[in-house]
Amino acid sequence: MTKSRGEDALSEAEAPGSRAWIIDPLCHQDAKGLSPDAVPREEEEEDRDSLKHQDGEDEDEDLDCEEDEELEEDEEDSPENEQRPRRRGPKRKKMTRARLERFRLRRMKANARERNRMHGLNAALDALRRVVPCYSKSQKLSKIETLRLARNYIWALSETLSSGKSPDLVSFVQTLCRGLSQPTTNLVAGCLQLNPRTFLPEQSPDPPPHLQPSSASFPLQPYPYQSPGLPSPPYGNADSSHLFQLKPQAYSAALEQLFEGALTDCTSPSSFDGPPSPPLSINGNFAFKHDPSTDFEKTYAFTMHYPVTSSTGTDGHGLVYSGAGPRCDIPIDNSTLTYDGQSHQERGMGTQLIFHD
DNA sequence: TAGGCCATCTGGTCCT
DNA sequence: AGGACCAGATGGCCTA
Repeated sequence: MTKSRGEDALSEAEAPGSRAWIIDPLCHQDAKGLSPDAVPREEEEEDRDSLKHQDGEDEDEDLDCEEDEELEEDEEDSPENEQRPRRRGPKRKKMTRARLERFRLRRMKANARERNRMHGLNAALDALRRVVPCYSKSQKLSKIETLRLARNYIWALSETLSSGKSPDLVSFVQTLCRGLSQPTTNLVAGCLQLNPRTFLPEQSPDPPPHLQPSSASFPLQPYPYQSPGLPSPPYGNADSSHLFQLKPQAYSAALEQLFEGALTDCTSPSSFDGPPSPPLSINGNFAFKHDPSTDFEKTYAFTMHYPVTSSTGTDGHGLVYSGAGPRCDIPIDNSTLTYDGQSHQERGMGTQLIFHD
C-alpha cells in the first residue's frame, strides 16, 4: 500500500468537508499538510458547537491576510449569525497576520509530532508483525489482526507453558486463529501448511462487543484450550527467553520438560549459544530460518544487554532487528523506543517461522 | 461500488 | 507553555 501522504494531507486540508473552522482561502499557500483553514482556538474564541454545525459557513468570515491587521470580521453582520445565539464571553481578539503565523507554526509542529508518534507506533506494530507467527511480506497483517494474533499467540504460549504439555498443532492453530478474520486465518493456515477447514469449524466468530473480554480481562477468560501433548516448542518464531525472564520459578518445571534441559543452559548467559532447541518441525510442516548471527544477541538477551547496531551506530536502539537478515532492518525512532519496545525478538530472534510467499 | 484499512490533520485533555 | 496522547473526521487506495 503505497501512496503519497503529502498529497493526502494537502487534499485533505483543502477538502470542503474537513474540519476547517474558519476558512481562509486567500492564505491557501500552505501545501505541507497544515490546514490553512484553521484558526487557533485561543485566538478565535468561537463556540465549538456552533462551529461544528456551520460546515463552511465561516467562509464568510474570511480573514484577509493580504492586507489586514483587522483580520476579524464582525459577527453580527453575518446573516447566519443572526440565527444563532450570540456568542458569550469576551470578544475574541483580532486575528493578525502574526497570530496566524504563530498558529500555523504551532500546528505544523504538532502535526509533525503526531506523524512521528504514529510512525513510531506503526514501527512497533511492524515489529510485532514480524514476531507473531506467519509473517509475510506480501500479505501484511492489518493492525487489528496483528494485535489479535499476538494476543492469541501469547495466550497459546502461556497455556503451553502453564500446562507443561505440548499442544498438538491443530489446537495450537485453533487458539492462534480465535477471532481472526478469514483472510488472516487462511494466512495462518497457509503458514502452517494446514487446511483451514481442519480447524475452522471450531472457530467461533467474534462475539458482540459487550460480550468480548477486554484486553485487560483476557487472561481471566481464557480460551478452552487442550494440550494433548506432543511436539515441543518453540513454535514458529517463539523465543522463550522472555519467558525465562518473566517467571523462571513458576515455569521452570514446564520449561525443563518443553525444552529438555535447555533451560539450564539458557539461564547461564555465558553458556547459551543457540536456540533452546533445534529448529522444530511439527509434522514436518514448519519451515524455520535460523540465522546463526543472532546467537550472539541471544547471549546478550539473557544478560540484559542490547546489541549496538551498525546502521545507527550510536546507542544500539536504532534498529530493532539486528540479526535476522532484511527483516531486521526496521529503523526505530530512538525517542520512541523504550524497554517495552524491546521485546524478546529484539534481543535476538534466531528462529523465525517464515511464510513462503 | 461498498467496505476495509490506512495516514493525516485536528482539537481536547492531561501532564511536566 | 509545550509535548504526549487520544479520538473524531476525512479522503485515498485497494479489493471483493
